Amino acid sequence: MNALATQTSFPPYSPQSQAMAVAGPIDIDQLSRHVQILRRKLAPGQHAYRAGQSFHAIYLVHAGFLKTCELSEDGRERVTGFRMRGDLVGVESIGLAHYSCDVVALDDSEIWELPYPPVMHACLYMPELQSRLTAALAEEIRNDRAWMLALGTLSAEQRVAAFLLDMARRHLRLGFSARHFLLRMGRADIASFLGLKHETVTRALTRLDRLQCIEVQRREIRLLDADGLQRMAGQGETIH
Amino acid sequence: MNALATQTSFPPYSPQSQAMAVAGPIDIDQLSRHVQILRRKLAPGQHAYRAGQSFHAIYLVHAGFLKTCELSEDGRERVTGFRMRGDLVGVESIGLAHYSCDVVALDDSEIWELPYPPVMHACLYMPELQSRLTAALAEEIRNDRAWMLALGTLSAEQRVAAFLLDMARRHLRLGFSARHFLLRMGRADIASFLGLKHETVTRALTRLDRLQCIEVQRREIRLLDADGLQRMAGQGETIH
DNA sequence: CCACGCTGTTACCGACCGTTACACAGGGTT
DNA sequence: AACCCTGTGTAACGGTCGGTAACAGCGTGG
Repeated sequence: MNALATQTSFPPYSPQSQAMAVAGPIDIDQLSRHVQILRRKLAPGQHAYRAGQSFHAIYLVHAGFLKTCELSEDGRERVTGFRMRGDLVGVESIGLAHYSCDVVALDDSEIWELPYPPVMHACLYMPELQSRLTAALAEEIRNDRAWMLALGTLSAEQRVAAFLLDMARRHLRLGFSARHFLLRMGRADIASFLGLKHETVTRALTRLDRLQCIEVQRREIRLLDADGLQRMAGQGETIH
Repeated sequence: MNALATQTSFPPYSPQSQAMAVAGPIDIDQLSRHVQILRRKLAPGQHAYRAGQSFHAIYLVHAGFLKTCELSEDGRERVTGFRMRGDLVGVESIGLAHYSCDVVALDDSEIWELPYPPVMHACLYMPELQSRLTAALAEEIRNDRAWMLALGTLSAEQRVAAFLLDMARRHLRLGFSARHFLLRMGRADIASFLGLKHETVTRALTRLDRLQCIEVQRREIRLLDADGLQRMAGQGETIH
């Protein structure tokens, strides 16, 4: 367990961002003295957990890329979010006996298993931990609400633009280029997340390409005119 | 402060429900020994708080009916939820210096102000409190996600059906009739919440009326065929 | 009493996006 | 190579929902 990264191994996180990623500041070294942290590796397609499995841990994404899927009894399904390094996964199931959704790796990933309730017990020894966890939960809510606003008020093309900007911001926060990145998910997953059909996503992407806002080649994205995208998505600030 | 209701003054809550209302089990009597709880009354149209005001408290809805609104810089707006007795309000802003959304009373309401961070401090003396708060936050996330699924996969008419069923369930949980109730919000608010236009909501309601599923007269709703609504909304279980 | 405003209802038209279909590219397997 | 399978791109068509407008119901206040 000595290979566990300390807090300083994480790139800096900006607090005003919408994506979750509040878990970064958690002092994993110290936490690992109180709870047994298991490292799990996942291949693309593998589940971190499925809806219905007994809830026993939350997870910190250490590497890779995952999606969370909400399911209904009658077979409807929807991607509710994408998770990358620094994001917490599984918090939505706290208070339940069983996980309430599916989490699937879209790429080779590594997630750190934080057993629950032991993590909550560790709050007694790490006063910071509780407020960090609570703040992470609250940020998750804000994140979901921000997307609800977007999905309810933006057109298909605007949603795709907003989605690309969100991806760009999150890549940037992890120290990668915001101008040029690879989508780790297929059109169908993007469409599901945005409440669209995959053909519509394709159309929007090719149109944004024709408008010289971006350059698309399958999953490779290049942002040519981030400001144009911002205006299109109806958001004020610019990514740097 | 002696008029503060104790835990037993709340109607029973069913844990498997999707609406928030986890706050019920909080022992307000005991909590009021540790933090100063202020009772605020609101008239219809009054704000509990607005986005941008400094964050200093979360609220427990004691009576009435409120809506939470998400705003964007460019003026878009969306109702993200409706709150009634037993619901917690303001938790989405935990960890921020300022509230992130608007909360508006739709009816004469009374909300109990729980100052923050003092409430978190009180967790030291009330070990139950922390897990209850965390569970409430988690349930809020699940609630949002369940609606994301619905809004992304259901047609306009199905969404309206699902909305009515949700209202019915929540009325029932508070001890009111699930078969016959009054909507406290206008068509525009329902539409905003469901990602539709108010005319579309109207059309859906009149169609459900013609199908004999419900009886509508302005804001008065009578459920004639709850099972039919369930099937229409693609949900399994029945409300009793 | 009527004027006025707000909310809700209905109709018509048009646009956006879903539906369907098919072609093509890439990766893996035999 | 040839094959499949999945993911992606493109196009034609149609339905659902949005846009706009006019009207009705209800409460308020002059």
